Amino acid sequence: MSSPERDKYHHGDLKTALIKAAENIIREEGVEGFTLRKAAKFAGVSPGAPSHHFNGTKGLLTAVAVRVFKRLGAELNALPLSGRAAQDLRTQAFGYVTFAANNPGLFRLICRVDLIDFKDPEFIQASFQALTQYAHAAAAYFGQEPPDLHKRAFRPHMASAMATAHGLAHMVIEGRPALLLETPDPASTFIETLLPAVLLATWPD
Amino acid sequence: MSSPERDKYHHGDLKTALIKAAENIIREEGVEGFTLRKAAKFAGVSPGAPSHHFNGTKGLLTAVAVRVFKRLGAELNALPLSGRAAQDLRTQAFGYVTFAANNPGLFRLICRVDLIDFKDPEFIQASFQALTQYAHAAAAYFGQEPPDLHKRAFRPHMASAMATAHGLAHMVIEGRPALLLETPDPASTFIETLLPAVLLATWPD
DNA sequence: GCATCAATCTGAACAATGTTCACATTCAAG
DNA sequence: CTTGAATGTGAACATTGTTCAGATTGATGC
Repeated sequence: MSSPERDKYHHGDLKTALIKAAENIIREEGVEGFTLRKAAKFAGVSPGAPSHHFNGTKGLLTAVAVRVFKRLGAELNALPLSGRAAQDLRTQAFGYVTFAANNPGLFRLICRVDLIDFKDPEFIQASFQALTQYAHAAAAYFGQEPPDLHKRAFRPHMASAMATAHGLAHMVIEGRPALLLETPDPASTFIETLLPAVLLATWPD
Repeated sequence: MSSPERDKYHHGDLKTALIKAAENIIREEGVEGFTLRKAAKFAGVSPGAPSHHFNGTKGLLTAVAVRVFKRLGAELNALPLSGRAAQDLRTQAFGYVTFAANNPGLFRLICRVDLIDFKDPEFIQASFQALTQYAHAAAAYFGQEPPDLHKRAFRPHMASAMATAHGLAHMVIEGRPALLLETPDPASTFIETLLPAVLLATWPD
């Protein structure tokens, strides 16, 4: 909300300040509410300053996306393991969709090919890293070897399992539940009451 | 490609001309390449003209989205029915993902909450209509009543089946296969060789 | 201490975009 | 015809991303 006033001419750590500013803006106003100038003003800096730290808007947003993927990965890693494969896969999927629902703007960002440099090595690394736990859970459920994502294998069951969670996440942030559920808060209603049933139907014990 | 020159002061049918222009631009340059001014120039008209026919950029893009959903629905309706539920559901899902792969720009458009008026009745109607065939195929596969989309029921198996296709479509247009497949044309490779296996694994006979 | 050079930031450009508005042109109904 | 509504023009205006010459500072070598 407040533009922190600066005493020194140099900022000190403008790079991370811009990333955090961008993340806050996207969290509060969505990707479409983000502008580079806004992030600069938020960091208390002139419009031209960011260009010294990022390769344009795309560079900054790519850095934000890396952060988002890392947090997503951390959240999925922190989910409890029951030892039962079906339960664990459902837990991972629930976590994935919940993350999207709780961070709609940021989740939209990491899917926007036009806003992000999808060839950035850090981004690729982070996006893979975020899904390792999910991939392991899916592999366990289908009785397959845990995939080495660096070998770039694409097993049918795995792809399907990823797609279902990814599709549910997109449906939620695209507001599709609002088209089906006539409730005050369609997204959270979907998450709390319907999503568990959907996941149970998809991957029964 | 060419801006059609106009002899008369009035265009005649600027509204549909703008819709078609926008669709062409999005098809060739993606949603991010679209600008309202470009569509106006394409229709051979001044930048202020579109405002007499659409409620801003969002209005025009919503109209385009309606067209896209209608075509998607038509394509899914035209798919052959084998009588075998599993086969038919796979066919529908294949058609859905293929549509996204063949029309990446337009598919991205119909998922962009920020660019489209999701409350527009025509849009809602078209988006439902497009998925009736898919919903019927899914209902048949799971041995359920074909859902009345206007009653806004949300059955777990149905939601899961929609999500899987939707998720696969998003993965394709987000270029995720390119992260996994080191082939010259990852999208079409995925569609042609891997997608059938994924669908078969998801909904076996 | 101090000189020098790279890093960092400013502020003013610039082109492009969506939108609005006064005005021009045309259509269509009485 | 004539009169009002519909449609199109073109010039605004604010905003945006980006660039760039110059200002300021930090760091390194002496």
